[in-house]
Amino acid sequence: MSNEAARDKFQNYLAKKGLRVTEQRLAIFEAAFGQKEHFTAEELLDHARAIDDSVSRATVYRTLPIMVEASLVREVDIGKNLKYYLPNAENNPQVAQVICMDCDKIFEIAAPFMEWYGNSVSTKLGLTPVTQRLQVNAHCNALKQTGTCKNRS
Amino acid sequence: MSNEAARDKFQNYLAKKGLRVTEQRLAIFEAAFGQKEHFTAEELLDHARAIDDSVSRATVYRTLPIMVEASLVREVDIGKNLKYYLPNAENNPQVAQVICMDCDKIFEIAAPFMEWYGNSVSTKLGLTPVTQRLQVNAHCNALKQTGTCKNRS
DNA sequence: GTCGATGCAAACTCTTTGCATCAGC
DNA sequence: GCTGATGCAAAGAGTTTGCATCGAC
Repeated sequence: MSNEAARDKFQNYLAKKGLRVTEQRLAIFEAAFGQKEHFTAEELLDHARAIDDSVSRATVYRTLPIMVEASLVREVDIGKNLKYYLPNAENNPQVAQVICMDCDKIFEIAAPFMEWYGNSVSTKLGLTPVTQRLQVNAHCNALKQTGTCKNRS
Repeated sequence: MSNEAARDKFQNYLAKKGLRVTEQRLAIFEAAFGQKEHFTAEELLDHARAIDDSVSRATVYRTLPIMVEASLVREVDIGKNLKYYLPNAENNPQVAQVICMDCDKIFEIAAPFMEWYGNSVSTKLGLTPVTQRLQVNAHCNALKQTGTCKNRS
């Protein structure tokens, strides 16, 4: 999905929900889709302010859930009392996060069996899965062997 | 593992690490192993104070990581800016958490394929998995159909 | 007696909220 | 112009920390 298509989707979503298309929301959207890596709410605020310096922290926090709800941004909780976000290019929820504990880089890799697992849960517990999350915390082999982690920032 | 064996393990772990066996740490341990369900730090504080009312919140927060490190307690992050803990009976990390979004009950169910998945990660990314976490957020079928969720507290 | 452990309260981090003002529609 | 959206600052939740005192070894 191109950024233009995503912007359309965002505006349509807002319209459909009776929400207003404001300068700030657009700036936050642009800031989010300018990111290539995972970002935090605070980083998003910085980038959004670079576009429109009237954007406040409160509005970032109020807009993020809307973008998540519209499937434009994916929320990635890695268990650090801090949420990460990722502009949602494809629309594939069957992804695992692999976190390098040495450099804190977050990799996203396919985990297609999660869908099958969800079905198994339904059968066993009488619950219908809504979202699934697989997270792997890992150490870097290269760091252990050569003393450097190529992902270290 | 019986509670007695777990207590021994805790005391041995403390000794091995050069940490002291204090009244407060024992009270916190007992409180944790008196729980059958997942508990929060705050709930643990309440229960520990019922055993020894000199236990402070700070000591609970300082003791929890020790018990986690000793594999006596498992930390369960369900993405709510709030950590849950569970006395660790077996020693099986290949467990998924299924959370009922209607009643907030946390089910723990086996997910043996996670080990295989970890190996696959190693091969693909050059990382060695340390911990894995699979979480499924789900709705209750019974609630939708009959209006009641048998787990609702 | 030494030095780690403790309680207390304050600090900290991330996020949410009340309220007066502002601006889409 | 109505009503939702905003910025600000303060509050909130959960957790961590500095420091003087206490107590396990």
